[in-house]
Amino acid sequence: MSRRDEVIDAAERILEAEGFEALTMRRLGAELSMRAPSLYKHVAGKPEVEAALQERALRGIGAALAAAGPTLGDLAAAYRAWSLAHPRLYELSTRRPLQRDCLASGVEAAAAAPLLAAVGGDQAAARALWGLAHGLVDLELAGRFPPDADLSAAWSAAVHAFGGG
Amino acid sequence: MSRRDEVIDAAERILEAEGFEALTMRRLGAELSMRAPSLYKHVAGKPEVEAALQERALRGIGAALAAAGPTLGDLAAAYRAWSLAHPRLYELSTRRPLQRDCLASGVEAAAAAPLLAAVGGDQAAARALWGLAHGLVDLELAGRFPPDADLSAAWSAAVHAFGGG
DNA sequence: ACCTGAACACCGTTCAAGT
DNA sequence: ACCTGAACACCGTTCAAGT
Repeated sequence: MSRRDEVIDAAERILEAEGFEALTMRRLGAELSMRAPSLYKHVAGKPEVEAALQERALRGIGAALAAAGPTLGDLAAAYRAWSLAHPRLYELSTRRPLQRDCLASGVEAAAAAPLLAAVGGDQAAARALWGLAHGLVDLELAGRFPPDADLSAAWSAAVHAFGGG
Repeated sequence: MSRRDEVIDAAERILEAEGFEALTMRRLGAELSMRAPSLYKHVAGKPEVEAALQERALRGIGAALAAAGPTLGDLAAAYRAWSLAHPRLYELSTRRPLQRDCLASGVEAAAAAPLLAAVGGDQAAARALWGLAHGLVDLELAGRFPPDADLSAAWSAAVHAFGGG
């Protein structure tokens, strides 16, 4: 494993274990037993670290969707489960623009493919479905639903609206 | 207008005009011709400023939805239009937990009421609808859709799925 | 009551210097 | 090739001091 990969691994650990605010270059250096300036021999800067984490999130959620069952309900459950299992990584990957030039080709399309297939290849419907899944996850992660909200019921209503069981 | 309200006004101006990263206590003080430490005589700290901006966003989007036509398509268009007109305020208000104890009572419910009415009072359906609108807006604001994506088509598909015209 | 300068413990990043 | 300490221009916040 390259030293760069170790940096990204450490960043992911810190992000999920301690939150976004804890992911500083000094903290990241300490995790690898070096000083912050040394990190710049392995990555260009913090934006590159974040872009690499975005790519990991895209691969992770893509793999989770590809492994899910074929129904809309299965896909929705897989999307929600992955996001709740990697909440900070999910937020990091969706709340800023994709650095598409830093992204291995095909990763973005691969992540979207299972949703697209589930709606028969209709791009507009796939984007609506993505918006729905993302919106419900994002509001849940942000703590924007009332504490007593029945989110399972909301997901059921969502899947039902899109013609799922 | 109280000095506190002037602080929140200035914060909103800076946020929308220069972005989230520009909203610092030093920049905010300069906008009001004072030093950053003086702000602490009017607000408890930056979190209070952000909570006040969250409340403004909630009132703004609630008013926009209340003024919109009755159909799902009208509501969706109003939601998207308000968000795109106040993108940083929208993001600030949805990406962190609501400080409900800092919020005037009824504001959260008032913002949700038009969506709830549009689905006949069904809470689960209203939350699914909110998730859908939020997800599409959030991904658009974050620059996560491909540059050539037809978002009008996605919104149409979304409204159609929920039984709207 | 309101504002100030100085200070504290942080940031990301650069750079000359060491091995 | 890899790491370091010192430094720069920033943060949010506290506090004693001024009017």
